[in-house]
Amino acid sequence: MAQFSSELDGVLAALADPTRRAVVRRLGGGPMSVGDLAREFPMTLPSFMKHVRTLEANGLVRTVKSGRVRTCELRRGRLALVDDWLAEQRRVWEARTDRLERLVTDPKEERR
Amino acid sequence: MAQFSSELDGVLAALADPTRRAVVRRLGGGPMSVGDLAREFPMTLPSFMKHVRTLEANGLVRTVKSGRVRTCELRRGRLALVDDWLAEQRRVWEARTDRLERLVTDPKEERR
DNA sequence: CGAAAACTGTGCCATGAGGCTAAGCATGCT
DNA sequence: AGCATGCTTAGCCTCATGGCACAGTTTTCG
Repeated sequence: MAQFSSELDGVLAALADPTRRAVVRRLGGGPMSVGDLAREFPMTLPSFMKHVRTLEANGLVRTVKSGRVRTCELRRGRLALVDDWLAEQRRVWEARTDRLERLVTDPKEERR
Repeated sequence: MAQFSSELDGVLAALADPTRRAVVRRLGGGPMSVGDLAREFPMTLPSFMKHVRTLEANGLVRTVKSGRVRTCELRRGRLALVDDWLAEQRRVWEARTDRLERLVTDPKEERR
């Protein structure tokens, strides 16, 4: 995956895949083994495992192996990164509408 | 871009790139021409244009050409798709904690 | 012990993303 | 008209992604 300029890159890229989003959703209901998860998707286990690894590499999921079973658990906190970015965008946008507001109510306020 | 199983795929993929996120952020402050935007990024115009097209293809930006200048404008509403998905995740997770709650307060409630 | 279960590792392939250069328009300015 | 500006198009390159098959490895169970 090259290397991300920010963690958000990886998190968003990880979520930009329907299989991986489905896994996140499924794990929202509680931990599950790789095998149980995989059974719900139309692809081979090795292919599926790559998705799990991607999610793990980007901190969206934690996995532990006990015996021959690897269990996956959602790391909800990670989604906050996305939330935060969205919130920032909203702030940027609001700062702008504020400027427009001021411009309308008091035209000479404009600068730059 | 193959074809996305859901619009979210495309939107998230589009946002999973620092250049494109920066463009979105920049446009949060108001519309700008492709040229003005491009000047802020260390890449050639054709490369940059691809990013703009990607954003446009996924509905995050609207562009109009007037004369020889193409102006880009943010389509804020599109980010709601991401918001909605996050909200759904939260719902899934909360449904689960509710089940756990009930289990603790009234153990015989458990089913499946 | 021997076989089944549940991953894991390796290697291969096709596609697409993100960059670049080099031309090629269309528009605007003088 | 002639030149500069501002995108566009085309073609090419490299690397990452998402799949696959097939061959291990480690546990677990009878």
